[in-house]
Amino acid sequence: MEYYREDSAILLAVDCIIFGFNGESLQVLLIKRDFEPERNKWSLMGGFVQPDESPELAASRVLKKLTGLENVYMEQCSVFGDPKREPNSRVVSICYFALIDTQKYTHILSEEYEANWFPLQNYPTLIFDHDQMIASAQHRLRIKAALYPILFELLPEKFTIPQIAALYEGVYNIEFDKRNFSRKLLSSDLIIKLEEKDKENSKKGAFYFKLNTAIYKEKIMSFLRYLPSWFPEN
Amino acid sequence: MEYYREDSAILLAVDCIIFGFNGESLQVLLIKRDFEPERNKWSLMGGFVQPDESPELAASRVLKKLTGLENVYMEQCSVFGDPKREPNSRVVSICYFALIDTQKYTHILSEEYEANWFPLQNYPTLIFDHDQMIASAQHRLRIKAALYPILFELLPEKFTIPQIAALYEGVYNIEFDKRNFSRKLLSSDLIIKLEEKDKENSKKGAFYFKLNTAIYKEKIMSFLRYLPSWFPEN
DNA sequence: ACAAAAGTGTTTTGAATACACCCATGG
DNA sequence: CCATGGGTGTATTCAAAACACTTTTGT
Repeated sequence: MEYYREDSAILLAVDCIIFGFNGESLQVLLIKRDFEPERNKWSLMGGFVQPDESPELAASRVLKKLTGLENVYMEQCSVFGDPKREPNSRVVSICYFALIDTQKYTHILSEEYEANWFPLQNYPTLIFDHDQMIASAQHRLRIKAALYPILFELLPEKFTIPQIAALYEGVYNIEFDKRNFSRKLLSSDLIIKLEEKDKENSKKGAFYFKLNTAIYKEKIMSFLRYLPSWFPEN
Repeated sequence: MEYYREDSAILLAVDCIIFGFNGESLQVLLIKRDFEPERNKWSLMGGFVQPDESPELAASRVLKKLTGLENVYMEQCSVFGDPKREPNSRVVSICYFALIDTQKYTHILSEEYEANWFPLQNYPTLIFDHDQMIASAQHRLRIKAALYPILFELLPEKFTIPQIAALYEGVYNIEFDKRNFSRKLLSSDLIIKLEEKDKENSKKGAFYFKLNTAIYKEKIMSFLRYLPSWFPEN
């Protein structure tokens, strides 16, 4: 029972903007394409949506293929569909951004793909409109992270408050008052203090914390910002 | 020069969630489908993305076809792509929401399509996943309207403060303190007071205002909410 | 000792909220 | 003249921002 004419079928792809945090700056994971066109140029990891597969599933599959990771925080962002975005084919691409804890990314980077982390401030020229994709994902990340504590997805099990501060500073490219930041975070009940201290990065040492997953999951909470009571949740 | 195999090409559609405001409640414009499948059932207005056309252009085309309007505020929202979302075909649909001033919508509604405005609180059952589409667009509208004054797109040239208040109350389904709302709006410099009063809806009458388009366009401003200085703009 | 980062206490600022009260007018 | 919605003035609250100061420890 086909009702529609198939003559305007289009290739539909997903591209993954994979964000990571190395403790210092926000990074994005890029690959060197091993196929034509644009072979050997830097690009986002992507793939085609298969006939029996939802775009979300395609994005997860593509992410797993590169990183080996599953159950990763992913979010749909913009669709890029200009007819001329690829010179030789008509491909519409749905972008997803993923947030991963780089410590879980144990894949040998250059085994299958020549993949590499690059700082968001300074990554190589990418094929097609992939730079725009990153820019738009970054913008969305900023909006979302201001409303919800999703940046914790980028952190390992144990982390220190100065590390989170550095992460937020990296995402927004701004300097916070670390003292106020620390207090605000503590008062949110989102994090649980551990015994251990990180002595690597300072003389005094900063306490490690872990995420209070109950509060993290249950409460779709306002976080860094003041939100009026009528603001829509989730 | 074709590089990709075309065997996984997919039908790509756009669906338009068209919001309007009749002075009382937020409305959505729906059509009765005049083609199979699901002929004569209520649905969003949609169409297929053509090979030479971007999704944005397709959405504008579809909107114009129904309403006759161009240069309308539109925004991409979610993609719906579950393989089983349409029972008989594989169609991935990109949603757009549009905000239109219903007074400009002069098209004779039932001429080509049997179109009708329905209140968002109470519209008929729709085909496929169109209810989800509306819900997701509504959510996005709420978020966006809290950050930017986009709801003015729904208002005619001349409007009163009580009208805007009603609009915001409709969007968030909440009651504001009209006195504070009014003051906040005035202090934003977004609106310019006119001489004339609307005497229809109250004995005292409410002054008409017009949008200060310079401020509206130029300033991507925080509006109803307190926004920290580091919050990403636009 | 002292530099340097971690963290606490306290004050100031300003937006959001609450609400008393005046204004204009049609019935 | 009074009920009704429009609108102003003023007080309160509470989080954000600012910043003085203490704590810890490697060098």
